[in-house]
Amino acid sequence: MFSETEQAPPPRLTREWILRSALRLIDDEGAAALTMRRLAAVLHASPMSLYHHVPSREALLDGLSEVMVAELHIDSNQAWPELLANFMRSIRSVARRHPDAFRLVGMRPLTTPGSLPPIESVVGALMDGGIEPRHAVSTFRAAVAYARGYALAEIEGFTLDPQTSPATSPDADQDRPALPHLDQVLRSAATSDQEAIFEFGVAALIDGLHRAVRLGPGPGRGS
Amino acid sequence: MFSETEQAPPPRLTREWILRSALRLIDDEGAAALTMRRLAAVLHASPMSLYHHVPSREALLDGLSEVMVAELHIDSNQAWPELLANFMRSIRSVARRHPDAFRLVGMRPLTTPGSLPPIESVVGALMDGGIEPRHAVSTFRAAVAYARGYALAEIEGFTLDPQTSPATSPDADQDRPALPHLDQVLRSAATSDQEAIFEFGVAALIDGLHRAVRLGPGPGRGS
DNA sequence: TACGGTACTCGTACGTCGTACGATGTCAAC
DNA sequence: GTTGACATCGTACGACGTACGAGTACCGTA
Repeated sequence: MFSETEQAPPPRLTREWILRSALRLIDDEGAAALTMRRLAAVLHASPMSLYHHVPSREALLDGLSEVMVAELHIDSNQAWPELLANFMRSIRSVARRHPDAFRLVGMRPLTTPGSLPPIESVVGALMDGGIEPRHAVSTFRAAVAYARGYALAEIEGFTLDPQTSPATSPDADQDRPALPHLDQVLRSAATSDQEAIFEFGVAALIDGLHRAVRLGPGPGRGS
Repeated sequence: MFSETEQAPPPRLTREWILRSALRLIDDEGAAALTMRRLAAVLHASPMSLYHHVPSREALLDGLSEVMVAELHIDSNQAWPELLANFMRSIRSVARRHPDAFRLVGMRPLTTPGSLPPIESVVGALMDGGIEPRHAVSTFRAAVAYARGYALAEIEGFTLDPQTSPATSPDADQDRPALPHLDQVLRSAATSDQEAIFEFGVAALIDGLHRAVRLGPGPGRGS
């Protein structure tokens, strides 16, 4: 059929395809596995071939954030508070779907133009909902900040994780734990789940934002 | 005095000292400069000498987050809403002081026991303020999530940065910009500063949390 | 049919990274 | 003086990102 060195380039190397494969590679084998060589191997190509579609490894990572942004789900047919809440849930959802990639990429700017349309639609909804432009940026940023921060913390494993926290174990012989509040808090937190804690913050933030844009004087300290 | 290969080990190599130097190195020369070799050079030591105090480069990064946590400033003599607000400001402040390090380290778990006391004191303030234990975790996490997320976004440069945003430039010949809402929003946002936008979110979040812990039924969706 | 150019692929090689391994040096206790 | 623990270091290995230039396939034009 084929000579041993030959292989038709059936899924012809493509920026799009490279990015998708990179994401899959990370999902399957962890962040450390994302190497130009490993990635090339997965694609049955030479490492250097990738460089005709992606200028550098750094650019590849930027591209990764692009495809993750594309996975965000935004339903514009909602009042802005619910839309914003769903937007935050969507961010967390993407993070949980691609934890290692989110970590790699969650802390780098979204500079690619492809990431703007989703933002536009969210900000648009805010303004259509009657929020003034200057409040819209603040509101949007607050939502993204909370969602990103929470997702990152969740991925890493919370410091305050009832299951694994060292706060309950070390040197707390029996009574009089070294960190009494944490001890008590973690005991009670063990019964409530991650979902609920995330939603607690979502609700609180949206509630606060709702009141702020309704009566706030400026993007600064109200009152 | 000294043979040319000799050098007295005056600031004897120490985990503490290594971590401090690593942080300084990153602050001065960027994240890419943090190499076992470069770091060793700064310390006038051999790369391998570091490994007697730090098991690996990964562990060194974990240690870095430890020293950054130590820089958090917490004033316990305040009502919890103001304390929490100041805690968030402190997180952002550390991030701005060590942007590259925060980026490197901001997305990895705080698993070292040294990071617990600060948390204990914040959570303690929440509970002393009358917040129920299960609400305390949620409240704490929400605050950290927002502050971390905001600080990260700020470090990277916001996607929605009035100065540099591509939203106002590309293909928007003159009128009818491709992304009308963003265009409008960025124009007006140019007048408000970063400080104010951060504080807007802080105020909104704290306000929302305040109301949630006051009347919320559980850590979940409160009606 | 021939040809020139463009787009893509690849092999080789360089410098740098993290770090395993074992030798060397230093010093306190006996 | 001898011993042993501990800290330091020199060397070396494999893997990394990627610069460079040589191939190879394909296309429009003559």
